[in-house]
Amino acid sequence: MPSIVLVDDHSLLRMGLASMVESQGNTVLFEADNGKEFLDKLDKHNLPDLVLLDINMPEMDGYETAQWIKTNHPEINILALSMYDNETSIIRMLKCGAKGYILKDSEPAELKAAIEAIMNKGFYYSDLVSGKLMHAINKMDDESGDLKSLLPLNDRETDFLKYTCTELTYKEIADKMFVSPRTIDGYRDALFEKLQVKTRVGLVMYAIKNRIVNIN
Amino acid sequence: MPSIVLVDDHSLLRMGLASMVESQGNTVLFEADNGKEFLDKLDKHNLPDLVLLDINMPEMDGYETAQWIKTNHPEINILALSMYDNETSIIRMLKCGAKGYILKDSEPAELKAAIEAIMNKGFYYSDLVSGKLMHAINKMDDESGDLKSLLPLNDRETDFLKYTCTELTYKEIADKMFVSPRTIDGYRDALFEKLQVKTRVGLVMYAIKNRIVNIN
DNA sequence: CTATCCTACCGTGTTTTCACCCTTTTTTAT
DNA sequence: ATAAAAAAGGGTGAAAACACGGTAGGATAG
Repeated sequence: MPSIVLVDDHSLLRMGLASMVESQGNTVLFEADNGKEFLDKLDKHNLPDLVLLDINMPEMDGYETAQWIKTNHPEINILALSMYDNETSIIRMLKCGAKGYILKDSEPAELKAAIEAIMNKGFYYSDLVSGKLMHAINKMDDESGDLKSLLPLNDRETDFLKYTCTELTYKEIADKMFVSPRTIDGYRDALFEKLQVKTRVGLVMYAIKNRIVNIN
Repeated sequence: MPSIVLVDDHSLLRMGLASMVESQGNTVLFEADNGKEFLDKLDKHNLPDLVLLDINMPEMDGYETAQWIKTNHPEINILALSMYDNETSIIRMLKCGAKGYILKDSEPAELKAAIEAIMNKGFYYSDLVSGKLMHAINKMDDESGDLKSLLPLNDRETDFLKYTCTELTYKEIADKMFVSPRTIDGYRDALFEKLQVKTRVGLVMYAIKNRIVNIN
């Protein structure tokens, strides 16, 4: 009987998950609101077989938490649980050691299948995840070797991207970032290339899809 | 013992809600994936005291469903359940007859309080909702009477807004919408005025915040 | 040491976006 | 029936965004 821990800041959903995984023949060892709380509670319990881990959380998010688990308790399996199916989140989570990735609006049957697959085979790749991975691999190929398009942004570019999602002009952004407008031009062109877009609107959409800017 | 119906397309969350409301001393009459399914199932059951209604659903969304309930069974109470706390959603849902509005990441205690308040007093306004309403009222005042900024978009403008969130130029949008580029200019300027923004990026951000375009 | 890469920066020219002010046609209200 | 409002189309000019082809300096690896 696999013992499972739930880490998610949405208590309602967590409750649903709890009753779900228990009705599917697992034990819920404990629950946590975020990564930090998970670390605290882990000391007071046995190690679980699997952690159902949300990505977007306050305090300590899913990526950090997964990374910590990977280095400190690699024997614990991680099943990532996310609201969104964007490529970068999936890849990043898998790189952090997740053995599977399912969406929050999955059917109970998929949750069950995922848990079983991870306990038996060690991993669970749904069609969704496989598809995104395939896409990423292809992009990797035809963009000459190194996967630029996956986690390509440095701090400067990230800052810049945040500003592109405002009504500031590039000139005003240059002021805010203490560089010349020409430099901003460079950032923009570099991102056009990396992110495969052609306009500022493209940048904005990318930033939002990949949650580089927070909306709401 | 209040009888409750759950309408939400996320089965995991619905399950959490079910065990939650039952543990708080209510009956779950039935569940539905979306508004359409709700209408179907309503014939085969008694009328519930309250419907816990999600907003974003396929087929028939929360607004439509609430509107239908309001006209056909005004005695059924509606508690809106949403992922997001943006002002327009709240106001629109209340106009469609919802007696309360809570977020999906609320604590169980708030859900309980909301259900009880609606059953007893007939409504539940959390601090969040009150705050947004207050803000809306204020805007109403200082923007000269009529609340332009609340539900201002007609079909044409909505279509246009969707296109602004792509990398198409206005000229290309004009082609797609079978109007002259000048007309598009008009749409844009009207929306700048209505939505209180100054650039296309502003339009994009508005469209996304208010879920006029679907992201993911 | 120097070839290479990366970052910041620059100039020029084109296209797109935006502001302002205006006419015609269609819809709506009284 | 007619006045009013709205939707559609229009012209011009300035500002912003974008494309392209460059330079200078600093870090780094061979």
